[in-house]
Amino acid sequence: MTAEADLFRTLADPTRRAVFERLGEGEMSVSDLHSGFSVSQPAISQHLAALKAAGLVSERRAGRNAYYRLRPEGLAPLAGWVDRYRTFWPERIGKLKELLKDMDQ
Amino acid sequence: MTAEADLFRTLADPTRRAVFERLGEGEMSVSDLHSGFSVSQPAISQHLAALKAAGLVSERRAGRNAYYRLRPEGLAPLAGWVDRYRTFWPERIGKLKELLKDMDQ
DNA sequence: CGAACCCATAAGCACGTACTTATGTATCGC
DNA sequence: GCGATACATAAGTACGTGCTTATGGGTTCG
Repeated sequence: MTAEADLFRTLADPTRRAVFERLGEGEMSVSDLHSGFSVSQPAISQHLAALKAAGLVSERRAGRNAYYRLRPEGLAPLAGWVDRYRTFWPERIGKLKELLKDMDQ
Repeated sequence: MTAEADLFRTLADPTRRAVFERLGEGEMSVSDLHSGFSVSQPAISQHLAALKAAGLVSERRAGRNAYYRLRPEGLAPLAGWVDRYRTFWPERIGKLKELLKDMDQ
């Protein structure tokens, strides 16, 4: 119920959403993640903490490094929310169907 | 590109998202919408203006009334963003497939 | 014509929050 | 062991924004 709320609030910030998107490339340490962003390292850590609290990211410690990994299943409540409105909206369904067909092969 | 950003920012506020969801019941005037919310009428108007600017809602004027209607296609960029991560995420695909099958009949 | 209603805009305020710098805690290399 | 590196937390600040009350423009009805 409040899961969508947390997800919307967490992903609303552009920088934090960019961090999430960047993790789509694969597991990454904080410093790896930090390079390429114009904000400070603590800012990155704070965004990662928020993403983790929202279930969008998982953490793995190894020595002095902390590796973060995408957790796409965390998007499920958000996806469910969007799907409720997708039924209004036939044209886009077709494209999704194509996507699913491709994935079946 | 910035379309998702606007959608995330617009839908991040719980009250505004509740207004959007309530419009799922069908076209409604501002005062109809206002009843049932604990915020003032100007607050509702401000949320509607934001939703309209994001393309999530359309307006129809009739005399002294303003009727607002859901525009689910406005969610397309957000849905597209979510879909990019849905591919990571096989179990949920199955349910979607069922939904599509039901809709084919 | 005037009063009541519908809705939007203006102005001001209060609060959340994303950032910064500063500091703390481990861990690695020499 | 010591300095350097990796990351997290603390504290403080600045800014966006969602709310309020006040007001204005426009429409309907008596």
